[in-house]
Amino acid sequence: MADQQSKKTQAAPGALDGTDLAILAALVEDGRMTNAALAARVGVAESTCAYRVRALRESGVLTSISARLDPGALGRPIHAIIKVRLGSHSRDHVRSLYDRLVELPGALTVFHVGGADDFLLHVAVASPQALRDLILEHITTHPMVRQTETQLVFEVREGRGALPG
Amino acid sequence: MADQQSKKTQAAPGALDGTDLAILAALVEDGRMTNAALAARVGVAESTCAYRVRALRESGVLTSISARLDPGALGRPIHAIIKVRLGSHSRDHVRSLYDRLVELPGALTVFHVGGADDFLLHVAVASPQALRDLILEHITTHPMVRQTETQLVFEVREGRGALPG
DNA sequence: TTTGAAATAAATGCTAG
DNA sequence: CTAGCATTTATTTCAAA
Repeated sequence: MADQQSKKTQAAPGALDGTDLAILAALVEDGRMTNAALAARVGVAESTCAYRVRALRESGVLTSISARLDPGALGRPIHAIIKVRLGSHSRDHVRSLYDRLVELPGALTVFHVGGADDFLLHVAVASPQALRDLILEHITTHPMVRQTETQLVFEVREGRGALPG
Repeated sequence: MADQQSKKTQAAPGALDGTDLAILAALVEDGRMTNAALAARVGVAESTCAYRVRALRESGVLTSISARLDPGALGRPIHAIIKVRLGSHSRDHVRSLYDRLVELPGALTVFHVGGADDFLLHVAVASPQALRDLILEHITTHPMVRQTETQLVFEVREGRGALPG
C-alpha cells in the first residue's frame, strides 16, 4: 500500500514521471493541442493535465510554446553558418559582440563556443549578396573580430531532441 | 473606393501583409495565445484572425507551433557542436549518415553544410562521458566519417529570427 | 496529487456585407 | 477578405477524496 507511485520512474523531488514526459512529447509535436486532447492522450483527468502542464512551465522544463516559421517563405531562402573568431577576448567586449550578433536581421541562432571558433552564427538571408553585406557590414568590420569563415547550409534538420526514450 | 486594401504592404499573390506579420510575431512570442487575444492584438475580428492563421499554416509560412524544452532540466546540461567530416561523399551514404545523426539521443539540430565540414551536429548530453561515448560509439566509428572535431558550447541564444522589421 | 462537475471563457460555423 | 452572432468546445475553479 505504501507504493502508490509505481508508475513513476524517478523518486527525486522535482523529477519527471512518465506522464510528464508524455505531456512534453505531445506538446513538442503539437503545442496547440487542447488540454482535453492532451489529457486523453496521456491518460489523466483534464484538471490533472492542466495542473501538470502548469507545473512543467513553472519548473522551467517547458520553457515556452512558440511558432516555427519557414524562413524561405519569409523571403530568406539561403542559410549559412558563419564562424567568428575574435582577436581579443575581454569579457565585456565578448558580451557586447554577442548581443549584436543576436540582433542581426536573419539571425536564427548564435552559439558561443570554446575551441577553434568563438561564435557560430546561423543566419537566413534573402540572397548571396545579402549574406555578403551582412558579413562585411556587421561582422568583419567589428574591431573585435579577427576572422570569419562562412559555410553554406544545404539543409537543416531538427534532431530527436532532449527527451529520453 | 477601389483601394480598400491600403493597409497591405505588398500586392503580390501569397504575399504577407502587416496583419500577417503581426500575427506571426505574436505567435512566436506566445504560441498558445488565444485567438481572441491575437485578434485584439493585431486589430481584426476573431473570425478574421482565425482565418488568417489557418491561411498562414496552409501556405507553409507557419510550419508548426511547438513546445521548447530546457535540455538541462531534462538531464542534459552539456551542449556541444560536433563537426563531422566525411571520407566519401556518395549521395546515398551521405543521406543515410544524416538520418542516423538526427536520431542520436540528445541531437538537437543537424546542419548539412558545404565547405570545410560536412555536418555540424548540435547535441545536449548528460555529461562529458556521455559526450565521449556518443562520439566514439556513434560517429567516429561510422565508416564514412573521416574526422570529427568537438567544441563545447558555453551558451546558445536565439536570434531575432527571419521576420522582417 | 488527483478527480468530476459546474461556471466561465474561447473556438467554430454560419450568415451576410 | 471581413464581421457578428449562435452553437459547440475548451479551460478554469473548487470542494472533496
